[in-house]
Amino acid sequence: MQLTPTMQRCILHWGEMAGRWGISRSVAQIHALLFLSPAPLTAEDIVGTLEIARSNVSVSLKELQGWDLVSITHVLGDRRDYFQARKDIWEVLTTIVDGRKRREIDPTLAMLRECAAEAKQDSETPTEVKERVASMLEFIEELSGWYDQVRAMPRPTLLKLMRMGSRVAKMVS
Amino acid sequence: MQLTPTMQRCILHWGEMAGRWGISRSVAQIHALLFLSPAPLTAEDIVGTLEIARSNVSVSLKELQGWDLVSITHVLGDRRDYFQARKDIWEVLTTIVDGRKRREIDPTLAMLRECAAEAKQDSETPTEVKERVASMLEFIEELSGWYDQVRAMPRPTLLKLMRMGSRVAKMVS
DNA sequence: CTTAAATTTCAGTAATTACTGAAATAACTG
DNA sequence: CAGTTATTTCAGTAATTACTGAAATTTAAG
Repeated sequence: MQLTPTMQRCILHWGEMAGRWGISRSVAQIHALLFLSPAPLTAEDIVGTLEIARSNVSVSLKELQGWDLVSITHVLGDRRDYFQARKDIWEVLTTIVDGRKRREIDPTLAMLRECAAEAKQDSETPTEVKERVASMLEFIEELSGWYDQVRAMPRPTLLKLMRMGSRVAKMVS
Repeated sequence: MQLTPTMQRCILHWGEMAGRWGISRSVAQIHALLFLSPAPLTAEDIVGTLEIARSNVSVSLKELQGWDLVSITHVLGDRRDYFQARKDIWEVLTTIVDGRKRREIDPTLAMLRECAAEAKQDSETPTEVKERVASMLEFIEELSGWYDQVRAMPRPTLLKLMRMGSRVAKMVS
């Protein structure tokens, strides 16, 4: 897997963005490489292309599989694992958002629910603070519920709605 | 500013989430504290409450101001700066998303545009890769444009639309 | 079952990022 | 303007996170 300058640029940029979103550079680079690659790659291919340690590739691939962004395939007569990334960009996005919702939003919601419950028999926390916790909880719950509904729509519907842009507002005005 | 257990829990949780989104713990904790706090706080108040170095508070506050999430106020007869966070949760969210779009999405779009242009007089990059770059560019541009339109809607409209959930789909079906 | 290839684990280390504290600067007061 | 308080800067260090390489494990072929 020889990288052309264009591919290299995409992969490096992806790696740089990773840090800003709390993702390790290797994971992001491997994901970018597999996303661009026309064919599935072996772990060794990745080592050769990105020049990172074999063990790092192994761990990063496991993480990408944990995110459900990468899967394993096999080639007849070859016992090595071949890795491929989801290619449908829309799916890539929803998969990532679903994952972050589950790993970060849901636990935060749980925490806020507990805090809100706790706040009821808690006389020391100022009323204003309690209200803010409550409104935060309500807000995230509402957004979360909205996301679940949108997520369940058939994609063509969603696409049409998206392409309407702000014209959907005519419905409610 | 004495923290009650409930407040402490919120602040600590916020700090823990921060790392996963590429934000430093101190910045997140300070933001959480100011968000919860009924009244504006001085830098020293924050030092006392969160037990972090004065200099760290200073730098973190600058960052939060850079994100437009925190602003300075003053108290008559007191020359210290008092800091307050945006309290409207909806605004907090849009401010953060706007910021991340500007800092991360826009540069990525620029990179993709350049790659797509570059790809035209580039014979070595495989056609499939070029297509993937192009489709990615198109996808992010579309999403980005959609966000701008939604962002420009009046908030009551947006709220109504949101509360309709998947019922908006009736428009296009 | 033995051997070899592929993969994973994990302790140690490197790289990065976050934080501190001392010193400098800025902003005000009398 | 000298003195005081508030704030910022930044070099050094601590803490965290990412990565490597050697060893162990798994998997399959002969």
